[in-house]
Amino acid sequence: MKDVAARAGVGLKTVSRVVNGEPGVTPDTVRRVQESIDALGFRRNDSARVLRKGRTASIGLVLEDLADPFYGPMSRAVEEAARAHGALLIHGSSAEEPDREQELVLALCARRVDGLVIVPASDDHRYLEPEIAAGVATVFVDRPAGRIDADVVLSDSFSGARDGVAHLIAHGHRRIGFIGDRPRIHTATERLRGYRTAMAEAGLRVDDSWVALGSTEPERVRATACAMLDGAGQPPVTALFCGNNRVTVTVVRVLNGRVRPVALVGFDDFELADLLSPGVTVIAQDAAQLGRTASERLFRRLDGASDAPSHFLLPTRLIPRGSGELPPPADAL
Amino acid sequence: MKDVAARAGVGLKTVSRVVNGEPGVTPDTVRRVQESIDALGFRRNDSARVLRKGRTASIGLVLEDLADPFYGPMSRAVEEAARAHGALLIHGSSAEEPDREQELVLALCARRVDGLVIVPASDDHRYLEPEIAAGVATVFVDRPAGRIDADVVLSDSFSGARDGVAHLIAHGHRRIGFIGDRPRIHTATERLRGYRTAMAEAGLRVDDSWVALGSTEPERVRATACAMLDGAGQPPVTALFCGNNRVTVTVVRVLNGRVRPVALVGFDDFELADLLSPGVTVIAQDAAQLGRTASERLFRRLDGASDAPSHFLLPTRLIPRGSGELPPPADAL
DNA sequence: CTGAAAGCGCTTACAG
DNA sequence: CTGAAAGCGCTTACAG
Repeated sequence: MKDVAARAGVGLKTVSRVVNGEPGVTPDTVRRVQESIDALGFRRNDSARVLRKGRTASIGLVLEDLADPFYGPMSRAVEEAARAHGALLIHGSSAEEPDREQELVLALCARRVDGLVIVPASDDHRYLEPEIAAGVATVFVDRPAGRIDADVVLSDSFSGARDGVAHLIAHGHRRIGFIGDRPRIHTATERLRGYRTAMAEAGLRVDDSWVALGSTEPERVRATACAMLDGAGQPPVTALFCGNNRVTVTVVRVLNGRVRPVALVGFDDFELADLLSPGVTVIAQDAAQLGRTASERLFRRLDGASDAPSHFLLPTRLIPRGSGELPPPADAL
Repeated sequence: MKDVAARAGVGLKTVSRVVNGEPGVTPDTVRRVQESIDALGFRRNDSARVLRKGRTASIGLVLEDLADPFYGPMSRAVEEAARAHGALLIHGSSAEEPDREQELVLALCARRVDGLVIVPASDDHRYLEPEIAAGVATVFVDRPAGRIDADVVLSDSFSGARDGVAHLIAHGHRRIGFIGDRPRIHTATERLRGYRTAMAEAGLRVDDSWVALGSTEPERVRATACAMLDGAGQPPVTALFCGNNRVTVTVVRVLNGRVRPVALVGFDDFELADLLSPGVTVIAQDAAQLGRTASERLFRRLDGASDAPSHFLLPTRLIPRGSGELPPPADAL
């Protein structure tokens, strides 16, 4: 910038004015400065700008896994909001590890992002208190914040799961298995609670062997599903409820290799669910809406809103496609 | 930092040393400074650091659409590489619009990212020349750079498409349709070239109505596929080759609603392709490897490599699953 | 309409 | 082992 000013024979401030399109510069001066900028290949350094202005016009998005299709529409919604507000998006995965989440979030804070959208892997976010106090707008999405009071946007996991399990019960099932994500994850325990509530409301017993929380790795899900379907020494389950899309996809593969039909309802919709045979009945959540709601909240805070942290609960929707409407086999009743 | 130094009764430089874990500070001093940092809730401002050091330890990733599942594994691979090198990832979508690509890329350059990984939407990247000259390492992936010489990592679209179409021909098809992405997109025209080559090598004629490049929007793909399958006044095609995963998914939906079986091979693998009936035969490319190769190249440049721009061409793999092995109907020969 | 001075929060190069 | 000075490249607040 110094060089540009020297070459154009003007002051630093005038170059700054031209670069930022500020008014109050003679057209002729503008031309001279512009020529000088082009000749020298000048490119404004936003780091220096940030240092003076305070705001970086960037927000951080931390989620579990960039490649999980569930987060695709959510990321896009956050990106669109950022773009609409002239901000850039810094994106990172926690790989579901609390330490990695914290490391990433603090790195983003050191870069002075204006705000954060976090799908938490950790259950203790007290490490964020100084950052929030220092003005970093923070919104948690998909799962709640741990041990701090903050804005949160969730899908209604409990009601969704209860609806899904009630649907299976309405179609005649009495022995229903639940396969979900690790118990540390809030959505996993909420969906399990929905399952238990639906069963209790129907006056049905839940055998311990029908419930499995754990890693969503295909190997583990496959083994779990097979155990429930083969019913070690007792009557097997006639229906399965899956806690998220990763589990559902693996269970669909398992069922595909079996002759006896098993009813299935999965939490989360996924592409092509309608083209499988049977189509997979799901509890759909609106991932894009999750992202939109969170970003809206975030940018409202950046615009100065200082009301108490809010909690949004987005409804889910049951989409019947065939797999959830299969009756139990006649000999299983 | 000034406050921390004052409170601890030391100089600025000593605080800097403690914050960065540099050696040459008495344990006792370290303790005093650390206590001061904690008490004041000090958080280092990386913007200032960047301003002095020159490097930002961040890289930009620009692609078409954050929510497209094809880019998930690629993004993850780039993120892993960034993480391994202590860099953060700034992520943005071009929405396939050249202007938006340029705007985003230049914004990333103004933030002084150390490097860029770009899936280009534009076909003219001369706007990047000053940036590259100024030292921004740049690698293009999935599609080549336009009008500049730069590092490029591609899948072998031509050979992949030729293999796929030859596969259909080997299974008896003579009238094969090609539905691809917009002609502006390099992969679309390369795959079309593969199609034409395979047809020519088999001595087969290509009717103009069998080839359609254009938007991958479901409505347009659906209409195009129906026109080819109904053969306006002439014998219909007995097989379709789809130019990418978005097209394939829509065509699978179209075929699902028809009685007459039609053979299908799609470029790009996708989740659950094997569970459809019939399973969808695809030309798979390794999206994660695309990301890994590009990042490796990028970080090698950041480590000082200054050899001529290189061009990588990654092989594709035909995965037969049923849809590509369907013979033409007996009355169609 | 234009510019000189001070400062954002760090690090570099140097001296003690 | 420790620190004062200068500077990274901008913008702010002010004066002309």
